Amino acid sequence: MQSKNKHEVNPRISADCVIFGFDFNQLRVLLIERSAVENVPSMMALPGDLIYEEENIDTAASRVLKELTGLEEIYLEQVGAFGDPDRLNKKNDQLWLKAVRQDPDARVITIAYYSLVNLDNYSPQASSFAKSATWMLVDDIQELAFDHAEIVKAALKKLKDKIITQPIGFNLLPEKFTLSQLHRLYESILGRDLDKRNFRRKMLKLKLVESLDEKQEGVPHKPSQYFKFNEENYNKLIENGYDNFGF
Amino acid sequence: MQSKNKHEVNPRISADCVIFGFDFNQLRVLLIERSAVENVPSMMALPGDLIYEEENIDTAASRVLKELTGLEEIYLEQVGAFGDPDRLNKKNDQLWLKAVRQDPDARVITIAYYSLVNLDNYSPQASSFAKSATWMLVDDIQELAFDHAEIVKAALKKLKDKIITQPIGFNLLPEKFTLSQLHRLYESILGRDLDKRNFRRKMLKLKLVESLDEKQEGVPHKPSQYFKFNEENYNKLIENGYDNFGF
DNA sequence: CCAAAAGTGTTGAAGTTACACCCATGC
DNA sequence: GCATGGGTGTAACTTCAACACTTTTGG
Repeated sequence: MQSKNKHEVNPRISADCVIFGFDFNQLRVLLIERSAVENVPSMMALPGDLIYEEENIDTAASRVLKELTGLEEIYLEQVGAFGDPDRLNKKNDQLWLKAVRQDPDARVITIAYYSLVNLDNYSPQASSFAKSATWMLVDDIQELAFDHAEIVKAALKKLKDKIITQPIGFNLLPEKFTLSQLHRLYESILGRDLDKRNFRRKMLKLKLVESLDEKQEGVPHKPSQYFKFNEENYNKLIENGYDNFGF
Repeated sequence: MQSKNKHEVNPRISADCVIFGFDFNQLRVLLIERSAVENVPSMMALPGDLIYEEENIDTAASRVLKELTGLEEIYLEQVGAFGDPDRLNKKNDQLWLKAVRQDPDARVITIAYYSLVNLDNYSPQASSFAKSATWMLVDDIQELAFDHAEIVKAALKKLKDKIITQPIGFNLLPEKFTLSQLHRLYESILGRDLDKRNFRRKMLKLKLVESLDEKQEGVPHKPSQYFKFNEENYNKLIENGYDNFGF
């Protein structure tokens, strides 16, 4: 491997991003529609691409996400490496790679990242080989390109583990929100019902949220109190290292 | 990337193994002494090496571990990918790579794996470029080759997360053991004291261990009861998905 | 009989679960 | 006035944390 130019592509390593978006109703994933090439119809895929030779993988993930969907400043956490030698071998994937990649037969290992964001704050704009970029309902996902369905599944597992194990990150919350919205968020991710009263009690006791002097307006029911995230208490909780192992 | 021969080396991807070993007293990590080359003294490192072109990464990790230390049949779990472009750039590491690798300047991303085993069941035998293979106390680890110190740290964090989050795997327990030994295991991994009575109570309630009709012999104190692991109950617990998020 | 580690119970505090009705608003 | 989702309290139960002394063995 002679020279390592900054923008020379590393043909063996890619980064893929699983961006979960929540609209306070259902959980979605940001998918791109991979451009069609001759005889290969377009197909849904995770935003992801080869990294550069001199590029940090984390940085690459952010860059690729931006290039394909326009989203930036999203905190990404690693899911892991996916390296089955057959992961690119489905027929349509092969044809697509041949049309698009310089080195279509290379064995590519991908490093997957994930995040959870408030969908309202981000409007994806497709570019590069992405024909479109949309927030798909997690429950509606059918076949995806490559091994991306498997990657989404692994990322969702990480997200669940994270949410039951530590307080949710404020980065995905809008400036103000209601406890019902937060409640729905938790229920969507965990995929089960949580008792409303107990949920509210717990959230308030942890002091991660505090109420604002503001209520919903124009809703055809009792207006709900708005809350904001308390970053200070969140950081304290994280730093002190919560610890579920009780002795 | 023309042909992909089964044993052609992939110069960009390696697998490293962090094998934690417990002797019922202290926590150790399996390290190899990387062979010395001209002007570069030998150095401690994780067992790890480049993968083959057609090889699954998980398989590669097992293979590499076996080649360097003789250990096999160890269940490995992924820690993640480490891909800082500078991770191989320390001077001694560079010199060593130049002496040993076909493609010493390649930018290599490594996928790290970890496991926890009962140290008594495994006697490492160094081979290949490993001059020796030894169980080092985690607390005694000084400088390691490449970014291996960072990898060990990340693996230890995963191990801690795992142990507080789910019942410990029986794969690391000897056939029979005492609750005090198990107690020390937990204390070593978590790095803090756990109340003896509360620990015993909890372990027994979970029914992951059951007592045998056998006691220690020849010890200069009250002999302790031996226990065995209950695999059936363990599997039940895992399958049902323990769940720490209380509502 | 001494040293060493094994083993054992209780209590108060905190957290968890389960459950049903009234409230404020727009239309 | 009705439909909609917001908001609230309590009791039974389980889990957790803290704490000190007796037991059994070898030497």
